[in-house]
Amino acid sequence: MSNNQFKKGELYSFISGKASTAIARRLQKKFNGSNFNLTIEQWSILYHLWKEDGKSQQQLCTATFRDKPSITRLIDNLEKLSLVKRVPDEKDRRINKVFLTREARILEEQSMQMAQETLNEALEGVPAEHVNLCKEVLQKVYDNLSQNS
Amino acid sequence: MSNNQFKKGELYSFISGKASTAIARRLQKKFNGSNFNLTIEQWSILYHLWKEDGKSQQQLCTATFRDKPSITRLIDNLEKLSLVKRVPDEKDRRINKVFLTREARILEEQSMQMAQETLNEALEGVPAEHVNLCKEVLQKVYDNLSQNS
DNA sequence: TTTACTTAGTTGCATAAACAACTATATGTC
DNA sequence: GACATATAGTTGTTTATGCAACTAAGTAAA
Repeated sequence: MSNNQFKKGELYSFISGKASTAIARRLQKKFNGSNFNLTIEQWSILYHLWKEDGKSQQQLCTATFRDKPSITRLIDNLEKLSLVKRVPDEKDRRINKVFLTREARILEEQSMQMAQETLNEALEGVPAEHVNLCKEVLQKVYDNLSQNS
Repeated sequence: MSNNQFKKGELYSFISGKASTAIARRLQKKFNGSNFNLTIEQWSILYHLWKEDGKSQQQLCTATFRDKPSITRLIDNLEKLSLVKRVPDEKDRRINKVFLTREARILEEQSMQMAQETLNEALEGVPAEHVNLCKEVLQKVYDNLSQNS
C-alpha cells in the first residue's frame, strides 16, 4: 500500500509531462533556428545510433521507448533525408540494421551541443544533487510501470 | 553559467520524458479496460473543466500547455462525443466558453480514481519527500523554459 | 518435413501536435 | 467614425503515436 496520496490539484502536473515537453520544444526551436531540418523524434533515433551504429529497429524500439510502427516510419523519414540506411542482417533476414550515413555523422557534434545547452538552460539554478534525485525518481517511476503488475 | 554538465549517456533520459509517457500509457490502458472511450488528451481537458467549468479555449491552452489549434480539435472531438459544449461568451463574441455535459460530469469520479491509482503505482516505493523535490525540480525546469531567455 | 509458434518489420486507420495562414471580433488612437 | 493593432478561434499541412492486422523469416517439436 502506497503512502503517496495526491491532492486533486497536484495530480495533473505529474501526468502531463510539461517539463520534458518544454525541453523538447526548446531544443526543436534551436534546431529550427540553425537550419537543422530535423524533428526531435528523428534526432532521438540518430542519438542512439551515434552511441552505437547499426542497431536493429527492434533495439531502437527499446532504446527510444516507442513501438515498432513508430520506428518503421521514423526510419522511413530518415532514409528519405539520406541520414540512415537499412541493411538486412546477413544471418537473420528478418532483421534490419540501421546505419548512419556520412551526412548524419556530421550532425552529431553541433546537435549534441544544442541539446547540452538546452539542458543547461532547463536546469539553471537546480543543484546537481536535486537533478540526480529527480532522475532517480523518474527512473523508478519508469521501472514501476514497465512491469506487468 | 550552470554547473549541470551532463555526460552524454545521461542526456537522453531527461529529454525523452519516458516517465510521463509511461504514466500516460498506463492510465490509457486503465481507461480502455473500463470501456472509457477517452484519450488521455481528451481526459486532460475534462480534468481542467471539472476543476472549473466554462473555461475559454484560450484558458484551456494555458492550463494544458497546448496551442490553439490543438485545443480546437480536442474540443471538436469532445463535442462529437457529447462530452462538452461550446457556448459563445455574451460580452465578447470572440470567446468560446466550454461547458461539461451531464455525461461528462458522470465520468469524473471513476476516471479520477483511475488516475490516482496510476500515480500510486508509478510512485510505489518513492518516499513522499523525494516526490515533492522531484515536482519542484520539474516545475523549475518548466519555469526556466517558459521565459524567452 | 510438416506444423505450430515466435520474432522482426510493415501497413492501415484514428488521434494528436506544431506551425503558418486565415477569419472574426474587440480595442485604442487619430 | 476610420484606421491600425491585438486577441480568440479555425483550417490546412506535415509529422508522430497507438493499436490491430498483416507478411516474412526463424525455431522448435511431432
